Amino acid sequence: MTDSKKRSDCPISCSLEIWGDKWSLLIVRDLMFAKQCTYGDFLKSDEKIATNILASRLQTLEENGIITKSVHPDSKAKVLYKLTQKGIDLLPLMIEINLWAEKYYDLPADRKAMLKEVKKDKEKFIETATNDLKK
Amino acid sequence: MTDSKKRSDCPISCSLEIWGDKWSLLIVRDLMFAKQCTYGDFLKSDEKIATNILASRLQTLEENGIITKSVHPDSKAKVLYKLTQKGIDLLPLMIEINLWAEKYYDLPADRKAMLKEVKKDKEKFIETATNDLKK
DNA sequence: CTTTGCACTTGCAAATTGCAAGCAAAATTA
DNA sequence: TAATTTTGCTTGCAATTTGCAAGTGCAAAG
Repeated sequence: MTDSKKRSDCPISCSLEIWGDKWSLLIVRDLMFAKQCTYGDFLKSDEKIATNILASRLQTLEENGIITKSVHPDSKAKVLYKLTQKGIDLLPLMIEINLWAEKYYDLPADRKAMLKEVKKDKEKFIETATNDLKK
Repeated sequence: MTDSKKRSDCPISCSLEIWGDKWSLLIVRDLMFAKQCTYGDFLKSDEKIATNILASRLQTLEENGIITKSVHPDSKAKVLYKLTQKGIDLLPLMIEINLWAEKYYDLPADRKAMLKEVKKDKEKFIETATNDLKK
C-alpha cells in the first residue's frame, strides 16, 4: 500500500506520483480557494467527480500528508478535510497554474479578480492566503 | 478527437485536462531542463515511459499547442520536438513544483543547484531561461 | 423510532495503461 | 548496391484504473 515503486528521484516525477492525475488538484483547489471541505462539498463541485474516485484520492492525499481528516464541529456525522502545511505549500503552484491558464483560456470572473490581486503583489498574496488557510 | 467534453470553466480543471497525468509534465521537463527533444531521448529518461503512452502524450501536447514537431537538422529520420511559447510559459509552474518538492523530498544535486539560482532572483531566472528556450 | 443526511463501499462494464512485438522509412555499414 | 541498424512510431493483448449506479452503516433530525 506504500509508494514503494518510485519511478525516479526527479522532483517533478515524485510530485506527479502524488497528485499527477485529473482529480487530486481539484480537491486541493476546493480546500484552497472555495473553502469546501466536506466529502459532500467535493462531490458537488462542477467537475462531478465519482464518489469512489473521490474516496481513493482523499486517501492518497492523506497518506502523502497533503490533507488531514477531522471531526466537523457541527456534527459527528460530518468529516472535515483540511490542508496540512504541505498542502498549503502547494499554493504558489496553484497560483501559477491559474496564471498560465489565464494567458490561454477564459477564466471565470471570480478567479480573474483573484489573479488581479495576485499581480499587485504575489508574495503578499501568498503570505496572506497562507495565513488564512492555517486558521 | 477534440476536447469537446470540458468538465468546467475552472482554469485548474482545464489545465489538468491537458497535462493532468503522470507523464505529460515529464516530457515538458525533458524539453525544458534536460534539453532532450527526440522521441528516443524521451524513451531513455529515468521513468521509462512506454512507447505507446509516449506517442499518445506527444500527440495531445501537440494538439493543445504545448509542443511542435519539426525535422531534426541532423537527419530526416529524427523528429525534433520543441516547446511552443505556451509550453515555455509552463516554466514558472515547473519551478514551483521543484520548489515544493525540495521542501519535502530529496532532490538530485543538479536540480538543487538550479533552485539555488532560482532563489537568488526568480524573475531573472525565468527571463533568462525563457530566452534560452526560445532559441 | 422512523426517516433523512452524510461518508463512504461494492459491483461491474468501459476505458486506459503497460508490456512486448512489429513495421516502414532513413541512415549507416559492408 | 545490398544488408544492417537506427528512429519513430503502431498494434495486440492482459492488467489496472475509471466511471457509473446501487448499496451500507452510523449520526442526527423529526
